[in-house]
This record gives sequence, C-alpha cells and structure tokens, in this order.
Amino acid sequence: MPDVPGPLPKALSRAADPALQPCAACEVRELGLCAVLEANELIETAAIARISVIAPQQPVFFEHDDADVLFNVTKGTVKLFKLLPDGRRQITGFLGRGDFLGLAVNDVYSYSAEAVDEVHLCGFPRKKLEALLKRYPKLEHRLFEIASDELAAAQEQMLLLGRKTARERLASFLVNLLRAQERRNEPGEQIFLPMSRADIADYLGLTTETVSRTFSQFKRDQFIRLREGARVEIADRARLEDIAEGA
Amino acid sequence: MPDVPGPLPKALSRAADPALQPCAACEVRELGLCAVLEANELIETAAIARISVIAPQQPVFFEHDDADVLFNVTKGTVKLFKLLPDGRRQITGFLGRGDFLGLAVNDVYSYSAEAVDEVHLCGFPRKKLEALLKRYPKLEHRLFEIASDELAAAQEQMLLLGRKTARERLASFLVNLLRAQERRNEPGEQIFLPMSRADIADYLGLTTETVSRTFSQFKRDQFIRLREGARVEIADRARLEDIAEGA
DNA sequence: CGGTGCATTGATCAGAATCAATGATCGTGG
DNA sequence: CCACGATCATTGATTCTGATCAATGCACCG
Repeated sequence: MPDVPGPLPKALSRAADPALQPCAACEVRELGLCAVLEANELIETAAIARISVIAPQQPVFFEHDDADVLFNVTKGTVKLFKLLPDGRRQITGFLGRGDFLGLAVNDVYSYSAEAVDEVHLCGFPRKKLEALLKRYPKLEHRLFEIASDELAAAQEQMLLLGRKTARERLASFLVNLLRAQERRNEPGEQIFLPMSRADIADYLGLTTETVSRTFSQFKRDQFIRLREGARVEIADRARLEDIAEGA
Repeated sequence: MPDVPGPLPKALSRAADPALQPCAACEVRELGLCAVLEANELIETAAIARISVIAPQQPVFFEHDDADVLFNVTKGTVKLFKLLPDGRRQITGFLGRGDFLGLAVNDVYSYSAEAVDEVHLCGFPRKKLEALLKRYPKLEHRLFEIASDELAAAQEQMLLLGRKTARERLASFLVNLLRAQERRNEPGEQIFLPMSRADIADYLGLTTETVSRTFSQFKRDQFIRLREGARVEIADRARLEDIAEGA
C-alpha cells in the first residue's frame, strides 16, 4: 500500500475519530511495530495509541526523561541525538515513516529526539504497552527484532564514524537514505533531505563546511544533482555505493 | 560471587559432566541471559547449552555467517568488529563475563567475533533457543532488555567516535572498563587490558601511535599507572571521568 | 642469545576543522 | 511585489589534531 503524498495525514482524513481509531487507517501499519498484529489485536492497540503532531525543530522528548511513551513515526523525520556538556552533538539516527522510537534503559530515554520537519507520531503509553506485551508475545518479539535491527545499524554507523573518510561518510549516508526509502516502498532516484547541513554533519561526525564541500565534489563528479525542495537526484548510484564501502 | 582467577574454568571443575549440567555451576548465571530463569527452567536451558573454549585471537564466528548459535561469555574477553574491504577495522565492542553475543538480523551475524584472550563460551543453538523463547516469554523479554542496553551503549560509542578528542576517547574507554567491572561485581582501582594497543585503537577510531601517546600523557599527568600483566591502575578516576565527558 | 612481535617515541604530513567571507533562500512587512 | 533581514549553504584561507612514516625500545620465547 504505497503512500500518496499530501498535506494532510491519511490517518486523520480517513477515520471519523482518529484519536479512538487511529490504527485502522494507519498508513504505516505494515511497517512499524504493528506489522505483526491481527485485526482484532489492532483494535486493542488502537485503544491505547494516541496521535500527536510535532512542529519542525520541536522536541519529542529529552535524554534522561522518564520513558513514559514509545512512538511510531507515521509522517515526517525525527532526529535522535546525544549532547556533550559543551554543546557538541552527535545525531545517532534519523527516523522516518514506520520507524520506532523510545527504547529505554532503566525506564529513561537514552537520547533526545526532535522533529526535523512536521512529524506525526503514534504514541503508546509504556505501562499500557507493557500490559499488551504480556498478552501478545508476538509484540515483544517484534520489539526485539526492531532493537536488533537498530543495533546492527548502530554498528554500521560506528564503522562509518571510526574508520571512513568524509567522502565515504556522505556517500554512505546518501545510499542508506535511498535504501531506507526502498524499505518503505517509496522507490525512485530522488531522495528527500529535510535536515540541515548541520544535522547531516552532526550525524556523520563532520562539520557543515566539510559536508557542503563534499556535496559540491559529488556534484562536480556528476554522482548527484541537487533538485528543488531539498531533493537530491542520485545520478550514479553504483559509484556512490562503491565509495560508501571504501572502494 | 566474585571470580577467582585461574587457568581452569570453574564451570568445568565444579560439575561432574559440564556438557550436560553446565548451568547449575555457571558462574555468570546471575549476569547473563539466564538471570531471569528459575531453577527448573535452568535445567531445560542446560539441556541445550554447550560450553566451548576459544584460544586467543581465534574467531568465534564471522560476519555474514548463518547465526546458528548465540553465546554467553563465561570467561575471557571477546572483540566484535566489522571490516572494510581494504582492511580498515572498527571494533564495535569488547565483551566480558556475563555478556551476550550473537544477535542477528535475518539470521545472519552482523559482525565478526574473535577471542582476545582465552575465552569460554556458553552456546545456545538458535533454533532450540527459539523454542525455549516461545515457552518462556521472560527469556524473550530478557533478550529485548539486553538488546536495548547494547543499543544505548552503541549510541554512547557513536558520540565518542563522532565528537570526542583522542584524550576524551581513551578516558571514556578506561572509565567504561572500570564501570563494566563494577557491574560484574569485580571492584577495584585496577583494570585489566587483555587487548593490544591496535585493538584499542580500532575500538576508539584512532591509531596505535595515538593510543600509546595518550597513555603516556595520562601517565605523565598521574591519572593512571601501568602495572604488571597488562593492568592499569586508575589513580585519578574523577579527573578521567571529567575528561571523558568533555570537561 | 637472537628473533619476533608489540609498544613507545619522534618527525613530518594530510584531512578535516576552524576562521572568515560571500552567496542563496525564505519569510516578513512595507 | 519587492526590499530587507535572517538563516543557511557554499567557498576560500589557514590551522591543527591525529595519521603516517620511521626508528628505537622492550619483553617474551624458542
């Protein structure tokens, strides 16, 4: 079920009362946490889920906050990050449609989360979700799967941060975005970059200047073309994939 | 139950038939995956567990191998790493007593694992473990907890790799080792560093030379003292903790 | 005792950071 | 509709941290 882009979230436009029946019309049902649920189980999940809308650059939660709510992203992009006391920032991930956020250790978020553009979230109160987990082991198993996937992605990012050059980092970033888009069933050679150069820099362990210079390099080399509306056209995917893996 | 160091694994010396009854005498029972199991459940777990011993620098498994077995470390240190085609290596973690390894995506290991020193592992065949998971949701929940903890640690390491200086990285490494030791109930101001400078460098995203120089700096500054047998005495923990967090 | 591998220290280099200026884009209000 | 200011992106000049290249030291082992 591919998504038709539009200014209004489908979840809100499809259902009479989205607060009570958010899941039935949910456009990311087959992507996120709920992928493993049957129709009747979904109804129960709907009962505890609440949709919220976050404006660009507004916080979702802060590191060290009580992890009272876990979220599925239904629209927009969220950035996760950690800060050092002097303000240095490391973005540990960008999340999009279908991604899950809020995994916690000791019931406390281990990172801060902020909206990149307008974000729609489907929130599950932790305590209620835990009750549901007890009854549906499938759900717990799904959470484990999600955490395992994220762990593998985190290890890949450690390889990037510890051992790749600026060029290789940016190439990896672009290729990964393309792949994430494909996983969400949104194919195409264009990728959407709602985040600023500063965000990209803090994700790749670089500065905005280096990110900008490397973009220019890739343009000059004809690997990419910058398009309207923060879009990037991937002109030579194979080459970027080679660069990304260090060739 | 603190461990008494020795050439023979306790699990082997305590039980008559360690292959059949490895868990009853397991010294990391309260640390690892099995922490959540009751005595009778442990017996079933014992039935599928197999102990193995890996010599220093020998592989446990390779990235992309079928993830047929998951492991708990009962003795020694294991390093996890990913490689780039040209040989650049990023170590994503060092595991010790009680740590779990083998989390997989699509039933394939997402990293390679190698023994640092002599390592004893308690292996659970994946298929048999999965059957057990179905019957003991507690076990699945524990796996989820473990994955969540590792994910938080991975994000902390991304902050280190992306945004910390060489000094801050080494200080973080030493402090984290001290804390890991405390979690395993092995307190003390000394930490044991079984891994080479090259391993530390590949973990911290540095070179052996930089690691060595930074060690020398810390010695000169009286934060640490190098002791016999690859041991390091932490002389000024508070100062190292400050440096680690960027102060 | 010599050899091998690892750690340390020194000299130089390079990639990315920093400092600085200019250019593009967007939203706002006149 | 355009002018203005603010913000963000790009480009250039210079610096600096850590990498690379090179030599020496040290410990363990046959």
